Amino acid sequence: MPDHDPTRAQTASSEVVRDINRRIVLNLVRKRHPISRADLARLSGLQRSTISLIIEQLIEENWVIEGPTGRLPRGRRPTFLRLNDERVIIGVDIRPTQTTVALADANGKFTSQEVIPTPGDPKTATDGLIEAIQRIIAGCRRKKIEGIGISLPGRFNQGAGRLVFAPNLNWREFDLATPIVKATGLEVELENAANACVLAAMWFDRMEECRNFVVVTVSEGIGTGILANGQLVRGLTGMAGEFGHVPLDHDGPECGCGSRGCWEVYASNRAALRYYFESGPAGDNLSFVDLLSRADHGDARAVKAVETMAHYLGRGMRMIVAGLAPERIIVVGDLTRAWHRFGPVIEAEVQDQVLPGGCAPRLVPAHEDGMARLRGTIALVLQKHFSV
Amino acid sequence: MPDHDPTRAQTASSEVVRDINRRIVLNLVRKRHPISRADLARLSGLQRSTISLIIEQLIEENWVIEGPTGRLPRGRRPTFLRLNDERVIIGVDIRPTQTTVALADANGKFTSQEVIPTPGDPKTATDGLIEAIQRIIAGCRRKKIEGIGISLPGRFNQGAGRLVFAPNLNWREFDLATPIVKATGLEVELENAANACVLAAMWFDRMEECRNFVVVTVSEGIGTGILANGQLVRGLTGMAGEFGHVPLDHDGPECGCGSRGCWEVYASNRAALRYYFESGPAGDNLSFVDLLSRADHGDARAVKAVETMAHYLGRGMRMIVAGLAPERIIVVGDLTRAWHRFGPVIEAEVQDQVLPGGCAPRLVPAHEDGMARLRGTIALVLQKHFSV
DNA sequence: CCGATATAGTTTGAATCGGAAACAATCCCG
DNA sequence: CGGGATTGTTTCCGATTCAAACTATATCGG
Repeated sequence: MPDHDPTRAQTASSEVVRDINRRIVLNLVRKRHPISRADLARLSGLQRSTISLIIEQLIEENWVIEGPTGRLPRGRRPTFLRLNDERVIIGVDIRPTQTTVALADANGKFTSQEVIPTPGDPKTATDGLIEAIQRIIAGCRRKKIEGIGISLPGRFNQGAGRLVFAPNLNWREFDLATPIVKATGLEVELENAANACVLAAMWFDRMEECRNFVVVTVSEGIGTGILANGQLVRGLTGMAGEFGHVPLDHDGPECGCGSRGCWEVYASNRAALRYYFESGPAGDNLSFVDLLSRADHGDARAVKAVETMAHYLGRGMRMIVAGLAPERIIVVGDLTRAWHRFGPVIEAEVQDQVLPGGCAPRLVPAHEDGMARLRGTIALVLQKHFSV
Repeated sequence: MPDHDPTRAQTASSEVVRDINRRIVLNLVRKRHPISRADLARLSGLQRSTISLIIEQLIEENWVIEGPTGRLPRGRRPTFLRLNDERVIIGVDIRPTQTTVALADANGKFTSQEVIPTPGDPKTATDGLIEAIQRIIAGCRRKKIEGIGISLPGRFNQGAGRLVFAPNLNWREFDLATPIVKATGLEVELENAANACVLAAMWFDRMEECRNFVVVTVSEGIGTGILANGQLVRGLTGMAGEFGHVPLDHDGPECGCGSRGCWEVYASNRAALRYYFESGPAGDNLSFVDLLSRADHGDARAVKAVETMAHYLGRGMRMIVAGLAPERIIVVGDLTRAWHRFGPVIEAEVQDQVLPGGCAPRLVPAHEDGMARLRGTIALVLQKHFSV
């Protein structure tokens, strides 16, 4: 007798059909609200009767609510539908120096926000984070909290929630999820910061028609998030996207990861500051944003440092262009504030090496950097219910 | 009125349910044949009644046939089912020097095969290929030919079937698919050679539980095929996987692609021969296989050349390991015949740079190289009907 | 004011499908 | 030759979508 295969293919039944269509309808409401049942039928291709049944179910489950009635040149007035903003999600963005905790509704609209410092010790950080989360929870009585999404500059075991690699955070292996689950009773989803940016772009930037793009986050280090065939590429251990730690020159300067000459050693914010310091005297405690403003005020050495960084950014992106042929590369980080300096240099470097028949990806700076990761954490929680 | 979105999400109905389950059952028959209806029910989790109905439909459609009855210690004898081998597929593997045309049944078993030279001119090559295909067609009367799958070392527009990049074939832009469709009336599917190897591994090497792996093909050049989340990554223009043309050293030797110092300049078969020639005198017309045998016969310079190639292979694979974190890397090419030389060197180079928390992929040499691509072309045609 | 027309949303009946359980067929063994 | 076990089929039910009829409600023209 053959063994009963636990990893058997997912068979389908009537309920699966409803689940698929329910998710499609729910997503349409999310993206096109306010919208009537009739429009949902037209957009989805489902019958009006089917839409009515699905909406009835979604209203019962408190996902959707009826709004005002619309006006038309003729005929019965449509009832507008929208997502119930009593369903909220807590988003957390952990960065090396500060952590943001925020509350958003299912539309991705933030209603409250708090910034706390990020201590160097993960235990202390977790305690402070839990307190901030509980302040947020206290602030939203009556609303239904769907879960907590957390973005951070590191990698961890999918499922377990144990941090395994966070060089720029300087945290050792640590279980971040369990204490928060215990303290709040809510579901917690962790995601790498670059991957969170991918989710944010997919969910809130009307990028659903673009199924192959890469997000490159540039700050202390360089992270990349990959969307291939409309799906986030996490790889076996959740470690996919570490292009920042591919060596461009094996004799180059040492990197925090233990290797030498990694891409991020040449093209991160830190790298630009290093170029600047190496080229002559500079004040203490200069930040990357300071460097950008010095470049804009005519400091030739600052301009040179920034352009060198841009040059290496483009050079590293060749890996991504050649290997993945994405439709777009979205650049996230403080450097987007000086895109007039970076854009042309990166673009030229990438264009230089497009293969015959290939086609250079559109290079897009992501503005409002801060929100990208945070909105990604909201998508992280929502996708369980919404993604088709 | 909102526009009717042509790219609307795929809604589901009862027929979709049947289609999904039909594909699951068809795949189980393919992978576990001979198999009884009762075992299919156990493996799939579907009811026996449902299996009976689906099998009835598959038998009517000539996909499945009943075979002999089995024996059990007790009870009614099961009727074994298997794929109908009257359904056949033509597979074509185009290589720089020779082209293989073969006929296989739905199980991937080849029943006839023919090897013809590959002319340098694409027009002549197509004519010769069509003749060979028609000889194969003539040889299989009564059988139903599902389509033609073609693997070649190059890239092309998905859909259109126009070659756009085939440096090692030295063919310019050329429409390969249309003449064959016109001559035979059969559907033609093109695929890059490395991607064909990915399909072969997925379909015929019991790799379906491994949803993230990369195939690296090493011959005149280096090609890579990427499977992420169980799906082939083709990228926007079908150009994904050209890691072979990422420069390791911008001042390195020129590459056929127009750039300098590409990975394949350092780690292809050609590269090993170059290392050998550069290190001293050598006979004319030495092939890579000759080089391997010289190494095995104690030629120290040959050993050195081979090890240098292996070293650079490993170095380039770091891009893949860091960027995609695959579970396995499957190596295809003549070098697998001397895996005792390559394996350890590549493995050491890759291990050297595994990030904390990461996990090095299993490095697997693919044997019977010739068949890998050819079997991939069969999968290429089958996946339309089989893939879930 | 009233009917024609148009649009939104609901109700109803048919068709498809999988699930559950009963049933029929077949085999081994004592 | 009957009991138990196993395979495969039949029958009925519930879930779902679809198609079309139906209801509700708006505008417009006379």
